[in-house]
Amino acid sequence: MTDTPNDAATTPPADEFVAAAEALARGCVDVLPAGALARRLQHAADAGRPLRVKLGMDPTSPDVHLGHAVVLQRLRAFQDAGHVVVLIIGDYTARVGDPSGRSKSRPVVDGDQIDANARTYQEQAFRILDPERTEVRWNGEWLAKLTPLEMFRLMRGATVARVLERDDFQKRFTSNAPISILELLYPLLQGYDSVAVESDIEFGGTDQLFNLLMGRHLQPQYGQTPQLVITTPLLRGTDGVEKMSKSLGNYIGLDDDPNDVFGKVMSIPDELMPEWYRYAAGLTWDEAEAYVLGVEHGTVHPNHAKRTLARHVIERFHPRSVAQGAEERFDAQFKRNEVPEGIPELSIAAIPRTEAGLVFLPAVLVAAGWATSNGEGRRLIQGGAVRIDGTQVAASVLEIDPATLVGVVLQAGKRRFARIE
RNA sequence: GGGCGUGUGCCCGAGUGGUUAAAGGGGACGGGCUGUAAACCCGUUGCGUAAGCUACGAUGGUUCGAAUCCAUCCGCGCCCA
Repeated sequence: MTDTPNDAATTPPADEFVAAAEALARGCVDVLPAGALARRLQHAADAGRPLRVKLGMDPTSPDVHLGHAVVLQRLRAFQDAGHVVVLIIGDYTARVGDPSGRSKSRPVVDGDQIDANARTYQEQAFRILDPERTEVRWNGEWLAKLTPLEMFRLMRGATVARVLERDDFQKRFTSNAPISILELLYPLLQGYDSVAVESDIEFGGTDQLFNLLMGRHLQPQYGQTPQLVITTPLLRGTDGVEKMSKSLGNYIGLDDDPNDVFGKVMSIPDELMPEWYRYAAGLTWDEAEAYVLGVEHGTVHPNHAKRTLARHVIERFHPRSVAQGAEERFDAQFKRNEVPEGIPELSIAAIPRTEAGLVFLPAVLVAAGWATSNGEGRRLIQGGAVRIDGTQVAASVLEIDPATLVGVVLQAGKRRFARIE
């Protein structure tokens, strides 16, 4: 993989471009090849054209979350510096399934779902990106038209050994897990996207490194200057272990209710705070470091730091007053055990009565959507989770006079409330 | 194409004819403690308010009785070609 003269170190780039490159790549993990970003910035400036910065997102789930926000934020910085983001909605690659970081094949998502997701993705991405400086492309635009002959050309561009080198495949291969030939093809298709949009730089999470390099590998075969590759860290989810993802349920969506966001942030493990301060809080690097060091040196109480973090996360997408409101509600509900405002109404009219005219309480819990079966509802009661107007329901109480339930606040656990009508 | 192996509850995994609704672990949920953190302790984790029903890839069979035995099929893997 050779660099074209465009990236060659003929003369060192001017200091201002070195500084700009450093600022733009702040917090990123890989910037490849080393030193090329400053030169690329300078060439773009000299040529008077913006760089085309590519990001591909496969719309396999309907929500954009804080994990995506990490890379989107970096792209926004490029936009603010005058460059163009090419956002690729992988409607076609989603049909293949990215094997990155996967120990199993991805479940196949059907076409309608992909299209629906693709739309919400775009919308949500624009909560961070500047639409004026974004070119949105769906990769079906070129992948759907790829003739067999063109596919052959593409497939000749990489070897099996090379593709099998990558970690995910390696692991699966050695543990005798299946790898489909289609999955093997995924990196090539993503690489071809770079050819199709003539990208100067491609961004992705660290798990994308291989795919990103494939674009760099393929572009020269199509007579293009190879793109630079920049990776951002993978944000871990609320469980503090796995990378944030919809399918693991450990994510905070950009569209989540601010009150939920506050609670979710409060529930993350302390060890996650430095990471989230740096990458999820929307703060500058120095601001984030100040908090991280404060906690480390014991000058900031972890609880205070986490509350502040929660407010910052909300303030990225909502006014400050909303963040403050979320914090107040949080305290009311979880510190003072007050009943939150705006709890749903629950009608028990449709629940069958016993001969004695009583209602079966587990069935009420099912009606509220808190249990999927009467058995599960009963277990909640027996586990002491259910309260009526704040008073714990005894494990033995399964039937109750509906008249005593009217207007009452029913609660299961700490966060599920309903007012019975 | 041939040989061998494998398929268990949300996940991993034990279980080779009867007290197995299925050990153990993880996860999840709930209770306690707390900073809704971690750690720790406790409980629950198929459906049915009960009789009972359904469940160990699928179908059929053997048996008083099957997750466990047999046959066929399907999925997955390994080896040979």
